[in-house]
Amino acid sequence: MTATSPKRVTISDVARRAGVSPSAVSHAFNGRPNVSETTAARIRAAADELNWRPNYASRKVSGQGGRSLGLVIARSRDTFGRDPFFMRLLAGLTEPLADLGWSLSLTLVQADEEEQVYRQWWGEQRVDAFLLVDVRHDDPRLPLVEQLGAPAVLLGAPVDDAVPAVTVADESAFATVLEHLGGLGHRRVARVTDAPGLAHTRARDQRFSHAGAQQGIATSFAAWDPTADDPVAELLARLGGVTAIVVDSESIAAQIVAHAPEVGVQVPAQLSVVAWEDSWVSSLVRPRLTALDAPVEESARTAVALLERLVRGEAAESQTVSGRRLVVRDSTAPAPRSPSQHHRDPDRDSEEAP
Amino acid sequence: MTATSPKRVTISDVARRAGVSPSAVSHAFNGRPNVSETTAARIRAAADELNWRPNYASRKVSGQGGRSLGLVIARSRDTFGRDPFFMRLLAGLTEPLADLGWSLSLTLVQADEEEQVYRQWWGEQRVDAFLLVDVRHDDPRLPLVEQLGAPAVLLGAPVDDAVPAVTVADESAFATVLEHLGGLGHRRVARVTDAPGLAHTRARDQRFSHAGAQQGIATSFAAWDPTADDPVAELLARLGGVTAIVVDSESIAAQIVAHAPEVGVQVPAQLSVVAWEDSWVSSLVRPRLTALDAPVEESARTAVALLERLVRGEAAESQTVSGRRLVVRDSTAPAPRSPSQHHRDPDRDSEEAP
DNA sequence: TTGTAGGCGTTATCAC
DNA sequence: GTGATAACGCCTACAA
Repeated sequence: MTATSPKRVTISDVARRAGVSPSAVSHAFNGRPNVSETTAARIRAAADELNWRPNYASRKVSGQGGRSLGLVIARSRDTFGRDPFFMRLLAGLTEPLADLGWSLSLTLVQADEEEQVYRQWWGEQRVDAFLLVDVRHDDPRLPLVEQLGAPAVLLGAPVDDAVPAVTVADESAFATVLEHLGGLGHRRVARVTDAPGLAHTRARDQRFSHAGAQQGIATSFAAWDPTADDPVAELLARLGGVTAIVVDSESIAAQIVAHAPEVGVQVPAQLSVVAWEDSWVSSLVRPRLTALDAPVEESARTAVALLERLVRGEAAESQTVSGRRLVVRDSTAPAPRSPSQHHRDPDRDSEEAP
Repeated sequence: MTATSPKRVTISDVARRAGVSPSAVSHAFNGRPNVSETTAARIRAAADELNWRPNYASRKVSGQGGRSLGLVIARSRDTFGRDPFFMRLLAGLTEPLADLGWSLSLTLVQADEEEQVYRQWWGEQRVDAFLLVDVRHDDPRLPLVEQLGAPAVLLGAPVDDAVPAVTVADESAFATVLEHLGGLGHRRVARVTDAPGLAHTRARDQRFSHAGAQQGIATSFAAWDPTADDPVAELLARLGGVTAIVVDSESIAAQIVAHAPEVGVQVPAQLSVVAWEDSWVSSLVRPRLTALDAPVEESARTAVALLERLVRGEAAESQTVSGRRLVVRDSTAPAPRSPSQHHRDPDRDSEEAP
């Protein structure tokens, strides 16, 4: 019944109730050794009774900053919404942040407003650090956060020494995939990508080619074209003699296995499909997707730890988390005997490896 | 190269650069009529050059609060992650919030920490309002936000006069669904629910029964048991002579249509399935789900508008948004001739009614 | 161990 | 139309 509506309770109220000075309360709540345990207990009791907690804004004003992480996602509602990775990321960030007493400020922006939002949030001191996702080649956000002096960590391959990265160890991922596919008799495998601008794309392309070369598997590339009338049909038509694909996005892989039979391609009988990234969606579609699971939650936890260090002014080095693993389900099977493709003539739209 | 690192630029710096007093800058930035247009322009220019924006924490301290919405979701990572509704909600909140200059503070908590987080965020004045989702029967958060004096809006059916609700108009939803199913010859329909504690469950149950009674369709209820070895098989076995189900969760509906054939039930030939809520997932699974799309983005926008009013101290009334509509896809089809459940004649392609 | 004074960056008040 | 001055709530010296 303590009506808190008229006036919010402040540190002085707590001090008065505990019979001490405001600074004593501050000391007690900041773990300073300047206050006896007995008075500290009395102070905590008073604060509890009054339901008081140090005002977040006030402590920031007085220099005790650093409790809010900004996550700015430059995606359309649609491409955000259909990427289960983000759900895992958000859920994964939340726990380590809570452990630190941080909160997460989230927003979606259009690409052309992106820098503006970083500037604004940092300028307003609304956030104390940024987590960068979907890092593109020559991403303007890297020089930007440096210029602003904002602590930042990126998810993905390291790009710039000034911005530490949390990377999922991928060196052997393609080797594992191609080993799996090779063992099933596949000799021509394509990598399907959708977002060519992303910074990690090139590195992955190279690793893919490299792993193929090592295992005697011919590798090629195909771009997903979301603007096509029927992107799946369009993609499949371009595949040439390829008998297996590794798709850089789980939701695209899911669309492919769901729709392929309807355009005359049986998965996995005629075409094997592997998804890069895993989530509940992979076990939802039929055939269930063979997928490369990534330790998203651990990446999130690592990123938060790095960020926290940066905010405290310590140096932070890029980190690698391992744990990517191939989850074999039903979308991969032995290669078809005849390498002839699916009711379509050879196409040379798919380029060879660099 | 303007090294902002050593000292952050303040309103005084801007004032000095523009040759005015700090208060003039404040006035200019808060749209007060106390400053001439020419000086205002000069001030804005100076602020831009210095890349300055009013410090969020400072303005809160000086009473200009109200720019952060708290969203506390009491779900496990898993049940959060596999509910596409949340992606739509987050994406939908983001835009109207940005228009207002608000940000969104998001966290996931375990049920037993829930109230604690509300207390903490409000006590710290980290957020200025709450959006309540997954409102349960006798939800402790309602008295809590009232006691705290925190502005709050809930998504779902109105529960308490003190907390305005944004409700999706559902009166005719079941009528529409049952009309569709009735037109296909279904005479026994069950409603499948998973979270019995949610506040809207009971109201929906009643509407479902009512709509069934009006249309001469026998209605029943079945609970989804996620702890079963095979929840889908277990559910289907319990269905009796039912030929169609309306599932209260899209992801469960998706699981059902994906898995049913594997336990001997053909969808839609033997069983029609309608999902309550719609997203990209509904068109991903095969057969594609017939679903009741809800105007999530509009709900989000409405909730934000209500919240903004509450924070300004104005009264806000519960609002209803309409636009729930039946999207007929492939998971509903004519009822099987014999009401005996599983095992009947070949498929018939989907058709729709209204 | 405790209290006092000053400052953080902004806004509101009220003279000028 | 403009500019001092006093809050706002907290934290950090420093003094008692």
